[in-house]
Amino acid sequence: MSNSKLYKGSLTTIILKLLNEHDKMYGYEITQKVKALTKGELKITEGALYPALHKLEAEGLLDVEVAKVDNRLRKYYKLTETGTKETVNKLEELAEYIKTMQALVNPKLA
Amino acid sequence: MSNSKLYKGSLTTIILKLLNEHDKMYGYEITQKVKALTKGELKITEGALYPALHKLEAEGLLDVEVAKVDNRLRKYYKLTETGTKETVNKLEELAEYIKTMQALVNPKLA
DNA sequence: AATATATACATAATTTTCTTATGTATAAGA
DNA sequence: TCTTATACATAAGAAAATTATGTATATATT
Repeated sequence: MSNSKLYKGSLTTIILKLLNEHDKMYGYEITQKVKALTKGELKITEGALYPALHKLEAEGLLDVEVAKVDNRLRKYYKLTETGTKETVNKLEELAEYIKTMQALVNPKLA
Repeated sequence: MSNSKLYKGSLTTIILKLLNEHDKMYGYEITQKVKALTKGELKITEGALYPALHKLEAEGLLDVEVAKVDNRLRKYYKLTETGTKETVNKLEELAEYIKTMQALVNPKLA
């Protein structure tokens, strides 16, 4: 992630959530999707994305399937069963984090 | 920060915001305040807090004042002028981050 | 009196997660 | 022809935590 001094640790959650919605995606597609959804505010860098995908795969949360489209390589990732469960956890964690930060930063609304 | 795999990078924002509200605080007090405000969900560790305070001081965002209470040392921190300005930035950044994450994670509401 | 817990600071080693830089390769557009 | 877009990858370094220690005083418990 770049261009936004973003809070580290959220990239995994973003990846899992997108795969939860789109069934299968490849890396480059994820970067474009994030850019589109955030109107260019958030740009995922390759240096962050690819290692993150490899790690999720190694942890058994993602499965890979290689394809060749227009003579170019694509690696399609999809959630495993474990990955789907972990997505729920990560999303809850994020919601919890946002609530906690709001309690700290805007105690009146908490 | 511990006990919540928290998104790195938010500790500074938390510190600045608390000092913005409470004028002056010492390290241990900050850990207790955060614990209280988040009902124990967020525990700031000393290994994260003290280096963060030292860094903010080195950057000129905080001033320190040493005091002795009950024969024990306390280091009171308070915002400098620059620190107050930076607090505004950090809070805006956090609000922006939360908005961005919601656009990604909960696109219907965005 | 002895021991554990709370208060209050600090740092070092390690890990996680990024950024930045670089590399390879094909396709499409100017 | 040259640049941009597509598509993967890794390595070096930085930032920000976690975990483990260490020092010291005060208070509460047994």
